[in-house]
Amino acid sequence: MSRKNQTSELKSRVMEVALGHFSEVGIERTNVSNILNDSGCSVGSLYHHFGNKEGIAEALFIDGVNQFNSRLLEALLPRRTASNGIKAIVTFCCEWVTDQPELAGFLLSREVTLSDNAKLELRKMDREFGQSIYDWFVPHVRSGALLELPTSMYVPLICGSTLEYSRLWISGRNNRSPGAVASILAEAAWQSVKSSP
Amino acid sequence: MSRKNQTSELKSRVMEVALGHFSEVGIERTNVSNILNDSGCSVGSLYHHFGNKEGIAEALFIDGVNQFNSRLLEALLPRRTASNGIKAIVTFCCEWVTDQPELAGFLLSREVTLSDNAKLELRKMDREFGQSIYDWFVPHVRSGALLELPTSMYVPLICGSTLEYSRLWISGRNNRSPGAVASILAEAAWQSVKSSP
DNA sequence: TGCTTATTAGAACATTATTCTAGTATTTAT
DNA sequence: ATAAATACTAGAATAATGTTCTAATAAGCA
Repeated sequence: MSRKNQTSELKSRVMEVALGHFSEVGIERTNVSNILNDSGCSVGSLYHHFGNKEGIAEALFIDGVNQFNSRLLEALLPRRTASNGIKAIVTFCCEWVTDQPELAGFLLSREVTLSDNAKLELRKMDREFGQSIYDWFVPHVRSGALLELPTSMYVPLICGSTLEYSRLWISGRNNRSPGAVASILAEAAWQSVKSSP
Repeated sequence: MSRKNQTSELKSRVMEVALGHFSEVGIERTNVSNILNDSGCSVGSLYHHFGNKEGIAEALFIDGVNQFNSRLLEALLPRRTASNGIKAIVTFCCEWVTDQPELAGFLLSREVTLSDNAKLELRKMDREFGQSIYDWFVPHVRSGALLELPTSMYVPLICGSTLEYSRLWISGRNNRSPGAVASILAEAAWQSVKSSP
């Protein structure tokens, strides 16, 4: 196997192992030595590739956001009506969280403290993503199907309930998965942003 | 001053100082030595009173939840209609977060890992609080004013948007405070749980 | 007044993340 | 094909920092 492949496999293995520990006991309480043992990586390699423990968390975070963003766009952009679009967003979130609760829990936990570099990269990703989302929304606000609100309120109104429910489910405090109650959450989100008749 | 007062004042000072650091850089990244310097507490006293760093966070957390719960009940229980009650909950949350962003940010961050003891105490508090809330809700669900939903969904549906918006505001990503957009959040929450005509 | 107990103090300790130096393999250039 | 440069691996040594421990102090109480 080529050096490149070997290396990227080692990095993936470290990230996979780290995610398991992070989502179980949090970043602070997972020991670097456990990650090293479970992944078969050496101290030197780990610090060479990731800089420090937070660096692993950062890599996981950026990967996760990337994956989430691109799949969400796939789910949203084909929708032609406001109602279908809003419900598609919520339903997608529910399924995504239900499918990968470890990664979702990690992203939702907000325990990652990003380096300046990571912040920049994330901001760049966010701008592109935000633009696509914005372009989908504008016509529906113009047409009067959606309420006209301060821009920063759409995400909380549409996704807030779902994210809060997901946090509770991930931490084991309710039985039904987000996927199982997606239709309720989707309808509620739609009711809260549709413009009243 | 009596020993008792001196001690409780020291504890408050430590907690106040710790909250400042915690809300600024998180629990992990605040150094015990900084808390010691800024509060004038000694290593021995700190560990005598709080057990460890997490113990300070735990005390802050329990205090915060207690304060939040009792004030929320004061705001909710006098309301006679479903619509007024739901809006009172959301409005109260918005004002509470806006009034004490440090404490709110700390509670919302979920970085505290509770000891078994603290978990028990919190569960007890939660049961009492939950019961009062439940008693207020039941008649409005019976009367058909509110949707009948799985119990675990009311909190996310009513507070999810507000909490998500609050997190964003606290982390500096939008200008208007929750207090300033409370009416929008309250109306949205009401739309999402009122039973459709 | 003397005894008990809660509290204070900070030096010593233990844990754990990170650095550093040296060595090895792989690619790239000549 | 060989040499030079680079990327990577290794783990012992180090540094940072949370926590324990022993002794001293002072408040409350009989």
